[in-house]
Amino acid sequence: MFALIDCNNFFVSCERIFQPVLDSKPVIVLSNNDGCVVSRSNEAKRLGIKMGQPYFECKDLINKTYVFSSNFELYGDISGRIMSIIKKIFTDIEIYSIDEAFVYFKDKHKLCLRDIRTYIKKCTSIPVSIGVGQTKTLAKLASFLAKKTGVYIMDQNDILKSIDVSEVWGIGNNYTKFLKDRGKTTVYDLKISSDSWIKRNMGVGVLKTVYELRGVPCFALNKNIEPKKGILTSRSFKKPITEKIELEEKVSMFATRVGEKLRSQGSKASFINVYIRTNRFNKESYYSNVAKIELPIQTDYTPELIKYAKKGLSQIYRAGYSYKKIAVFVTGITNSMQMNIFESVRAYNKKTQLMKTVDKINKKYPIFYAASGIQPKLFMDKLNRSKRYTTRWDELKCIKI
DNA sequence: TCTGGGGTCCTAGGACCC
DNA sequence: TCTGGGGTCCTAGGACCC
Repeated sequence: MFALIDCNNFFVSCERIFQPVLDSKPVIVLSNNDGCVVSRSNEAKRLGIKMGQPYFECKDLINKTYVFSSNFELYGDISGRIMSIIKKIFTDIEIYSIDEAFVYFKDKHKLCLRDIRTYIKKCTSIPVSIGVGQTKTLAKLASFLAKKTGVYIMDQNDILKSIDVSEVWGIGNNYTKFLKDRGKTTVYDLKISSDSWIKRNMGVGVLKTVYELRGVPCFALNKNIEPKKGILTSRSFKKPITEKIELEEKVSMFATRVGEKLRSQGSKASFINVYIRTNRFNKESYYSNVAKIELPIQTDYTPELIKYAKKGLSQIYRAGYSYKKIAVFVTGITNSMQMNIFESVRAYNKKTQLMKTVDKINKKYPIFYAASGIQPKLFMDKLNRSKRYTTRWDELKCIKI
């Protein structure tokens, strides 16, 4: 059997650990720049606040003291604690996202799932739901039903007739609309559709999903963390950027971050891409473009990444626009490398050593490339970020006695 | 006024081959 | 008044996920 262990309203639940006053209040957590809603307590959901909704649209619905900027350092740390508890209980585990893990087990665990739930709550104060099914897709569906009951074991067919098809893992907005337009509104309707029709209209991915709904496993448990196939750093800016020099600084910053991510998984990249765009909600005078540059040799060397990222930027930069978003991403990622015949092994080793040293220093004292500007900072709105209680000595929770 | 960030996989269609 | 058949590889873009 598969089970999905899923943290309820995860970011909000993390905020509640250290501020119990938030319990039973409508609470939301916002994305970068305090732009969109990314987590909601049940009470906030009841107020009609939607996932992904722009904050300015719903700010009148909710008391400001219950609105938080995202605090990923905290959420990541709490997530790690939960995952390590799950790892102690199950050997077959796939960490699927910051707040979800799939596990695989034989029947004997079935009875103590409620205890596991209680145990995680006791250790971390985070409420979780556990859904169980014969396949990952069924477990995921069960975890949706478990939001009410805590634990749900998917063992009967009838229930599928009462669940909206959009709840299926792998059926998003577009497919939901497509299916509903054709009278298929419930999970059951999808499950009994013909294989050829599904494959023709929605491809082999959805066909696998439907097999899973029928109890035929098509998605295996991924126990290993695979190296990323693409690495991306991007930001939107509250205040748009018009000057090329400022764009160059940001692009250099992002290329630097991409380099760090590459090295941390021991990879090198073959291509570097730079993407810029203006405000996507302003249809007039909209401009977006992406430059793709093949690197002379695969690399993880930051100065090289910065050089070509800037080159990419000049290919697509058009004066006169106000840019809202920049992304730098690398593709063609490998773990082996073709040596450059024009570069000596000694020079190569020197670069590798330099990057190692830079990464090491950066862990203690942030240093940066001059290309990123004199004071490389992303000015982002994080007006109400809580303290990083579990990862910073100077932000520990204090109690007055 | 104000609209996130970071990923994966699949497919259609073009280029190219014999 | 007329231009084959069968295949591979690559890429852009679209779908999805949290």
